[in-house]
Amino acid sequence: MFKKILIAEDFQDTNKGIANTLENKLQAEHIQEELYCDNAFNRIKVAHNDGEPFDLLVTDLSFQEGPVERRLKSGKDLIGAIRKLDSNIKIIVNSMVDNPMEINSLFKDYKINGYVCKGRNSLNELVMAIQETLQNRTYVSPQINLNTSNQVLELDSYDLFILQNLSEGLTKKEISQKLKEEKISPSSESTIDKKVGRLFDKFGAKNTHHLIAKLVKLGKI
Amino acid sequence: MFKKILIAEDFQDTNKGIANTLENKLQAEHIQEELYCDNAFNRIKVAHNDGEPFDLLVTDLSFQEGPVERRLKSGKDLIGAIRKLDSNIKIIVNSMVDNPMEINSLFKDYKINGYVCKGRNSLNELVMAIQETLQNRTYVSPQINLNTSNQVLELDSYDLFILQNLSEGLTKKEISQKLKEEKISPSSESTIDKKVGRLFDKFGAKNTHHLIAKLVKLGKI
DNA sequence: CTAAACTTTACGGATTTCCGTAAGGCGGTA
DNA sequence: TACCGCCTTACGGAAATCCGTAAAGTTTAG
Repeated sequence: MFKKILIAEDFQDTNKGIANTLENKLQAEHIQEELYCDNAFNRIKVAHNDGEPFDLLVTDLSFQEGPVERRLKSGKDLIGAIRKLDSNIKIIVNSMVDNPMEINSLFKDYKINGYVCKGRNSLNELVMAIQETLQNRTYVSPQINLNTSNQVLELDSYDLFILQNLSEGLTKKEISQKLKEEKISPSSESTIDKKVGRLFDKFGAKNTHHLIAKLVKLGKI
Repeated sequence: MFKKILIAEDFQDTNKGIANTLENKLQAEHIQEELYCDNAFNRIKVAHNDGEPFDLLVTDLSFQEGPVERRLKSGKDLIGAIRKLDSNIKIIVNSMVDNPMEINSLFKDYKINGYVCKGRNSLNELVMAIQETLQNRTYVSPQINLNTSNQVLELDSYDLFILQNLSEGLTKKEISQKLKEEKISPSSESTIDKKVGRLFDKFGAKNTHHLIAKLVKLGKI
């Protein structure tokens, strides 16, 4: 069994529920809980540098903003930072996201080892995911179908990146710049322009205001 | 202390976290967990009819849809059904909602006894809420300000008219036209422009995309 | 009543969005 | 191979946005 496990989850009740279950159902020796991404990262970094690294991270994706400005604001930020440091630590994501494209990208781009979709069986699934991970296999909640992502009204992670940044007030020029900085291709302003234009058709939106309002209401952003 | 407590919360990890904490920190004798509103209601109804009613319900507001069609789909549905049956049971809501208007209506229209906003301290708050409720007092998470906070960020019907039309893809010119047609004053494009600009300051938005995304997320549009 | 403060409106300029055209790249296929 | 369809990118023009200035109207306080 894993010796050192870290749980990153901002809701205290959820965090505690996971920690208790892992203590009871698995024989994990050392379980650490963190409510902020920055704290989680620091703890992993220190342990890594001390030669006593964590074996497993269980993390949420979405973290509420607190009163203080934080460097790592989401589970993705956290995982990205950790993977630069340590490619051995196993990572299981435990989140409400159920978009297959999004989850696929976590496995492909962030090298996570398991994905559990929060729900009425997610604690049991988490235990299963950990057992699979122990044997170097991956785990995905059964209700997620990574293959048949219903093309129709699905957004891939690239679309999501653009839309999220637009909804945070960035211009297409700024988003293009950001993509170049993060070495994500394609990155030209023109391509972003065209992509958004195609999303107008796809979702029946008149313009960007309309599109953002629709997608936020659908919970996609 | 309360003798019979029911927890209605669809996320297994969260549910378990709450149950464990109440067992450890309070001396509750009988804690029951339910993942579906319908099940929670039935259990409360049966206990009530048997003359051994529950003393306390801790419930979430939002419940994921499952494969089967359910009668009670939200915490509000559940509370509404329970209050028709039993006005004595104490109800504490534990949810991510942080809209003061929404929470106010839970106290006023649904006669709840406490409101805890999910977050990094919500388990501790829940324990406090239960202790307050025991003494027939109400509890609300300190970060929620039922009186003031929302005055500042309130939208009048004129603002709402503009924002709703913007979010439906109309331009300021078109909205100006529409106002003139409906004989609502002021109606000039310039005034609309200025009003929206002031809303940027009020809500800390960079531009209209940002503003619309924020307001839809706040449930104001 | 009057001065100060705010609102409505117009206008103009820099920037951005929206959309059409067009050139070049890349993969599939007959 | 040559052709087709799709994606990326550049460019340009019309329309829209964002924001500053300014004049005229309205409200508020003393």
